[in-house]
Amino acid sequence: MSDMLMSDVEQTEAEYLAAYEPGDFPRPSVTVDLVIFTILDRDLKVLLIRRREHPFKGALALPGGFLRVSDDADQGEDLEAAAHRELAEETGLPLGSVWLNQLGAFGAPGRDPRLRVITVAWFALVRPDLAPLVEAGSDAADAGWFSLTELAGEPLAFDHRGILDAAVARLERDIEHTDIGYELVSRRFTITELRSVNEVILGRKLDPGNFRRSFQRLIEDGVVVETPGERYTGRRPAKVYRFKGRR
Amino acid sequence: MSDMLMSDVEQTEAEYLAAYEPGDFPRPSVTVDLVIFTILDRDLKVLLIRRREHPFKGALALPGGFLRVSDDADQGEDLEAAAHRELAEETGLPLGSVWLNQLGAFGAPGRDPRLRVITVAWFALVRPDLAPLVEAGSDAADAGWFSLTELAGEPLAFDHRGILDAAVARLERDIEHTDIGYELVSRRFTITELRSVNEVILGRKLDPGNFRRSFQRLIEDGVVVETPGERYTGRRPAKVYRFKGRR
DNA sequence: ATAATAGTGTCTATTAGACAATATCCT
DNA sequence: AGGATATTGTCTAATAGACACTATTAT
Repeated sequence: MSDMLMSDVEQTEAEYLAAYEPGDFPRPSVTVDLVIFTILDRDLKVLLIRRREHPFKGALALPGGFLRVSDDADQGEDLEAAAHRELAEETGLPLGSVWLNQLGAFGAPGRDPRLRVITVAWFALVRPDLAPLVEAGSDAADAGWFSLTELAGEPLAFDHRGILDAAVARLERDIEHTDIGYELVSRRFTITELRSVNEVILGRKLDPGNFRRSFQRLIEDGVVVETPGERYTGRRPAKVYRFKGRR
Repeated sequence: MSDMLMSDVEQTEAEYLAAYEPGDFPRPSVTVDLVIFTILDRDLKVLLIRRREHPFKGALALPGGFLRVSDDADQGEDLEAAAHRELAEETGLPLGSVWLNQLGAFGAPGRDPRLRVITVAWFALVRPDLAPLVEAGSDAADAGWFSLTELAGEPLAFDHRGILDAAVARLERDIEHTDIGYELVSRRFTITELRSVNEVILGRKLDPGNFRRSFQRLIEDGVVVETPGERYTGRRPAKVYRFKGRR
C-alpha cells in the first residue's frame, strides 16, 4: 500500500530545486534602519535625517534603506552587510570603524503607509572623535546629531520613535552589563571620560572613587592597559588608558 | 529665488500616497521561525519538525511559516501575531498560554536555496505541564520534543542550527538575569522544581541552601507567594509557590 | 594660595558561594 | 529506624555604594 503511494515521482533535492518556481505570494519589502549613537558635549546624540520627500516629509527619521535582494543564485546582500553599507553611506566613516549590533525586527502593518515594510533595526556606536567627521561625510545633507533629551517629545517618521526608544533601553541595559562603554570613548581615554559616558547614559552621577576602583579591577584583569601620555584639561592631568583587543 | 524652486508641483502627503505606485524592485520573502523550549525529565527540549518535502527533506527543522502580507490597505498580519499564530498552529496550545519573545532576524543569502528569505526568529517557553499536550495537538504529525544534548552534533535544515544556538545562548544569559525561569515551571511549583530548571539550563548543580536563600528574597519582595497545598514526591513534601502576576 | 580634578581609605550593606548541620516526612 | 529531601546556619569572598580624605597640577 505505502509502496503505491511512494511510487509517484520521487525527486532528489537537486531536481526539486531545478524545477522550483516561486509562487506569486505577496512579499513585503525589507529595509535596514540604523540607530547611530554618539556622545558629544556630555550628551547622548543620535544621527537623524530630515526627510525631503513624502511620506513624513519634513519629519526626522532614522537613516536606513532597502535591503538589496535578487532572485538570482546569489540572492543579494547579507542583512548585516546591508547595515554596514548603509552605515558607511550615511556617516562616511570607514567600514569597521564603528561598532554595530542588531536590535531586532519591526514590522507592524501600516508602519509605512505606502507598502508593507519589515525593517531590521541595528544600533551603532560612534566614538566621539569620529563623530565630527560624520556630518561632513554624509550623503544626506540634512543629516545631523540630535540630542536625545531635546528630542524627547518630538515625533519621528514611521515607527522610528519606538525603534529609538528600544535602542535607548538596550543601551541603558548593556552599559551596565557589557563592555560597550568603550565604544563611546576615543581609543585613548581617561577614567573620567569613561565615567562620563556611563553617567550620560545612566542619567546619574557616579562616584569618582568607586568608579575608579571598579576600573582598577579591569586593569588587573588585563582588559585595559595604561598607555604613555597624559590628558591636559586645564587641571591636573589624568592618565590615559587603552582598551586591549581593539584595532 | 527659493520661491521659484518651490513653484513646481507641491503635493500633500495624501496626494502623494494616492498617486503612489510601488516600483517592482525585487523583494525577499519573510518568514517567522520558532524556537520552542520546554523542560521534560530534567532535560532541555526543543520542538522540531521532520521535513516531509524538499528542500532539506527528511531533516529536522524549526517550526515556522510565511508572514502573511498584502498590498491592500491593511497590509496583512503583524510580525508578533504571525509568531503567535504559528505557535498555536504548531503546538495546539491556546493563544497566550506560552511566553514568546523575539530573538532576531536572520537573513544570510542562500539560507533557503529556493529563494531569498529573511526570517524573524522567536523563542518561546512552554511550561512542562503543557508540553505533553503539544505532540497531540500539532498539525505536523512529525513534530516532537528533542533533547538538546542528543541534538548536539545533528545538522538541522536551513540555518536553523545557528538560530537554535543563538536561542540557547540567549536562554542561558536570561536565566540568570531575568524571571524567565518561571516560564519553565508549572503555575504552582516547589523551590526544588525551580532550582532544577536553573540547573538544567546552566548545566551545573546549584546549592539547595543557597538557592533557597535567594528565593527567600523573592518572597520578601512579593514576587512569589506561597500557596496552599503540598507536593508529594515520595519523600518529605515541599511547599508550593506561585508566581505573582501571572494569569 | 586656590580651585579643580585625580586618586586613596574606610565603612556598610548586599550577594554568591562553599559547606556543615538540623528538621521533617515517607517508607 | 533509615533515607531522602527540605530548611537553616555559618563563614568567606566579592561587589556596590556612601562618604571622607589626600595628592597633584594649572592658574
